[in-house]
Amino acid sequence: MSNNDASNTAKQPTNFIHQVIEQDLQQGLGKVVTRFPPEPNGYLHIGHAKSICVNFGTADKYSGECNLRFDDTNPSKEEQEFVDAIKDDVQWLGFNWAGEVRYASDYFDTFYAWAQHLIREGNAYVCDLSPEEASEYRGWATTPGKDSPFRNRTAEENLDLLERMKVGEFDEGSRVLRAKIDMASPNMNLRDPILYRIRKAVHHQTGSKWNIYPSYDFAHGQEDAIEGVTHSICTLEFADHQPLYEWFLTNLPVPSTPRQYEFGRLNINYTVTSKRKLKQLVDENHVSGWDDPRLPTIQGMRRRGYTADAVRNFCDSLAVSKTDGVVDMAQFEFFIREDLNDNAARAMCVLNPLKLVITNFPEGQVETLSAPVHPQKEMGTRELPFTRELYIDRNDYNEDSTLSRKKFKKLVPGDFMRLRGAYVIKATDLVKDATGEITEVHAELIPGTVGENPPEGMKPRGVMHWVSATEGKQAVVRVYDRLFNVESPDKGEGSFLDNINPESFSQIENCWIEPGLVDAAPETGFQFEREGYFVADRYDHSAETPVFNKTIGLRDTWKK
RNA sequence: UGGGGUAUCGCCAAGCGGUAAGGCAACGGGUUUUGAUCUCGUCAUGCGCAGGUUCAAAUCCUGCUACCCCAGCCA
Repeated sequence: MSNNDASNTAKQPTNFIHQVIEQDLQQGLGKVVTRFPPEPNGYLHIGHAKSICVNFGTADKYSGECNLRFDDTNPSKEEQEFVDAIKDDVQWLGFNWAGEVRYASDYFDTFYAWAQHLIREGNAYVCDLSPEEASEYRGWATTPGKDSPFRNRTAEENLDLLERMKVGEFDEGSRVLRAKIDMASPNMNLRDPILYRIRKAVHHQTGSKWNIYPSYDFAHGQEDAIEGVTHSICTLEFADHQPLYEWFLTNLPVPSTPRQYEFGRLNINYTVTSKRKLKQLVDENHVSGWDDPRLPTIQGMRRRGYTADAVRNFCDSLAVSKTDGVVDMAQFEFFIREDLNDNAARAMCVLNPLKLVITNFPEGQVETLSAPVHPQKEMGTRELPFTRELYIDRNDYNEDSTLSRKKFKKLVPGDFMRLRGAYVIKATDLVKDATGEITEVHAELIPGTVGENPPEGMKPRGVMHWVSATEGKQAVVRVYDRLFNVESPDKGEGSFLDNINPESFSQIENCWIEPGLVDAAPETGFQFEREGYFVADRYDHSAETPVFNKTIGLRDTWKK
């Protein structure tokens, strides 16, 4: 039942939904029941993660239950693949749904009986208007609609027609079942909304049993009622469906009366969170798939190395309100770094290798140094082989020795530098090839400086990471950056695709990693010191060909 | 336009008639064998605008303005 420790429910901000719940509880409500109701027509993204946290988190906070229910009322868009992925995502985030997974399709028989009930009560009718005609009859904002000519069929005729729709006698689009409400309502949702439409598609749960499928409106509230959901939390765009939601609850013999509450969708800048756009990015191969690390899908974030804790902490930091705002990506990144900084093992990886020869260290000798796995937490130590030939990052060396010690805390000729977890060295020489490119840097180590400060006058300019050229291993590193280079890819003229960052992905083949890293289990996150956080790829990483994905860089306050 | 919703620091946001919480970002200082972490400090005489009620208004009233959503046999 308890999905996460109470520790994080404590820091969850209170919100208007919780206020309502506390009131309900005081007035005698027994148990809070919520639900997360995805449609299995795509992969879940960060926006769904927030909804998951709100629904499961709210149930947890009040010791209630949260169902996972697939809103599978439209077989032409839905697939089993998505059902499976969504279950995986919810579990990965660390939540457990109450009982079995539910499906709207579990209740199709009941819905059908309820449709017959509405017909008998004179509250529903079969309408033969074409989609185009129906649209005309619906009217517009300022103009009331007109009653359908089929509005006054007898109950018998309606019952017969509905049954024949069900068994497949009519073509798709030829008839629908509509509620008889008010064609002049200022709320368009009340202008005789559609209850059932003909769809001759195979359904992933019910196969070919049905030729008609209920609309969202005719299903959602009833599903909630059947499951005993007390607080049906959804996003703002459903606010004007609420009167309809309640109309069904009062006109149908439902076993309970849930209430709907709406909150604002989560938007984050520099990304898109719309299933349609995500699908387009995938279908048109702008990304490698639904789990591309640049996508805000849960599968993508997972592959990128974002942790479930980080995603959850971020979602919990967000308020549940009715404002439609855009959250700064920086706020999300804060929680990613926070979690990784606390928990990721430290390691060294040279992304852009430059050979460093320690001229006063014997060839062929290997000195095994020991370094802490984490600088602050007790996470043990790891072994680092130190040899005569090492690799350092090309960016950590500059042959201009006049660079100020304050501004350039890296290696320059004649000056001192600390090798992380090893010796202080002094650059003595460099070797260039015919084109003038530096191929080697020579240096000598200061004896006795492992874990000790160097003698007076040898203070290092800074600290740099390194890997043994002979004992280290080669690795592939995939570097990801934001997929869009503008804050709001959606805004402005032209397609959001025009705002794709062409440099959002690059792969570096010849990186050098400390040898222990080849044993990393896929999906293990590390901090490559001074570079950022990286994760062993969920699918492609192996001891033979280590593959790491850049999750996010270190915070960098270094001003030029 | 008819209906629905929302406006408080660059971003998110608390506030529920008693004199503007917090987080992110930013900017300064300290510690540091990661330019990381950690730590200390600064950051709204102001709450979309204009009136009004009140001893007292971000909170109540009136009138504006801006933005978002609906007008699918999608959810």
